Amino acid sequence: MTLVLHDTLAREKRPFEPADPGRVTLYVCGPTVYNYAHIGNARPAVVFDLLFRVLRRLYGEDQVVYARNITDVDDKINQAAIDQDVEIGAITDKFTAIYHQDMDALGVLRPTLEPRATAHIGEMLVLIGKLIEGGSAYAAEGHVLFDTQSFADYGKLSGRSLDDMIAGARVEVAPYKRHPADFVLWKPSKAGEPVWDSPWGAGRPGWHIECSAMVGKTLGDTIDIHGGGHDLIFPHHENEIAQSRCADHTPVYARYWVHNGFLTMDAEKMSKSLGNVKLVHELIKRAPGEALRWALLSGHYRAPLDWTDELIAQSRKSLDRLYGALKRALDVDVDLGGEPPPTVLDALLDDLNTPRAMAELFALAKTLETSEDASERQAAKSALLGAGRLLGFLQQDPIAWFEGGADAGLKAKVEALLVERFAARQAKDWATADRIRDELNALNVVVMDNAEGATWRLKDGETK
RNA sequence: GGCCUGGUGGCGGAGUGGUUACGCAGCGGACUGCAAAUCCGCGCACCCGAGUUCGAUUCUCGGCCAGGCCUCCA
Repeated sequence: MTLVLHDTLAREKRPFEPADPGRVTLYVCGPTVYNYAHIGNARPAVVFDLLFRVLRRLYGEDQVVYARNITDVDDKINQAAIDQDVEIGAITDKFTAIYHQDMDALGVLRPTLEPRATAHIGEMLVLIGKLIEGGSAYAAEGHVLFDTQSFADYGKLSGRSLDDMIAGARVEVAPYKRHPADFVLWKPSKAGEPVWDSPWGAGRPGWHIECSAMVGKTLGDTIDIHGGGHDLIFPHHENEIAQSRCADHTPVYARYWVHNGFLTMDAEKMSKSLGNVKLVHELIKRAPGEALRWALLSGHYRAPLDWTDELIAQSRKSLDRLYGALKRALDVDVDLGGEPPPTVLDALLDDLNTPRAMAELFALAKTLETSEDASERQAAKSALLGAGRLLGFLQQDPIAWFEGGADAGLKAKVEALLVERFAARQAKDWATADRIRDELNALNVVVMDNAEGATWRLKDGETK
């Protein structure tokens, strides 16, 4: 029962052992709240939500501290505030709330802690002070920069050397930098931007320092797991390591580094210039959040994932299969505290192998559909629900899943037609029965007859 | 140019040194008034080349291709 995680720094899977099993610490880089989250932003939220759930299962709900920050000050937020002529707080409060709603729809649990950058400016200044004192940072022209040459391990995480970075530099290097790779800890604010006082002049923090400050404040100098998107490995996480280790004089900043792979849109990178960004906010209007969650977890978290309409459709059908089995087993009594079966747990403990875990879900559904042994069916249903709870699936009523987004008016209409149709079927009036089925079809409803009448489901499509 | 991923059947996607998951789609059958759902069965793959091996999709090397990072980005 050991969790194995792929550690970016070690470049291999390693058995996970928390420094303190009584307090397992997980930090994940959260959203910059200046706009709606797109589906690519949702991938890490969902992936690390699953890791959070697995850790809680292993170490206890109160033993896992998960911090996911809110970046509520940065260039894009500042620009949005200037454009709309409001304080940055107006922007960040709005999009933080929207982010929460969207993630809720995807079954993402709220993290234990959600620190905000603007609430930790003091901690950042302390950190910067320590770095200057220790000779790891220097002030120049109103900026404070991290001195990358002072840190021997710089580049270890991303696998690059300082020499590589000079060779690969594609941007003009600011003249006050001692080394092209040196990065900003503090910089002067431009006109209209928020300003904080500091010993090095009024200004605002650089990007990377906020995470170091919040990690230190909320979780400690050394944490168990640090997660985020693959693209954050460099420079963001590389810089975090450098800052935190130098400031705190610790040999280890995060004991395990976990990064999720990128999501592409129809095989292309999602980007605003290509116009192919899919917002979670929009997607949840067209498909159940649970299906989107399934889609995000249908591939291994480290592999690239290509987001397509076909993927959403298939995800939905996969859930239809599982909910279908549960629907036909409504008469099977189970206690709701069912445990996830070892097969599912084993799959997840192997570096969060969700495809394998999902395959086990289908195996349980198969047993539930085919077994004639009551206790076996009971065990299968209990295991299916237990596994679903761990993974964040299958927690709604199966009937509700299939009737999905039907409103009360439609439901009443459908039920009335079904009563009428059942009467016709009993009278062997097939013409009437078929005509009513056609009517239902026109309402986007699929009928499933049985001896006592019929159940129904909404066709897949624009309706939820 | 440097660094890092990945190339598996019609599609999605695991895994394995030899009998090759799982889901969707397809085909045949059962059930059904007809369907839908379900059940039974079937077919279909491991980028290319060399090497290691009794044997490689799985290991090694080379190549080709795709994607990502090196600048804000999950």
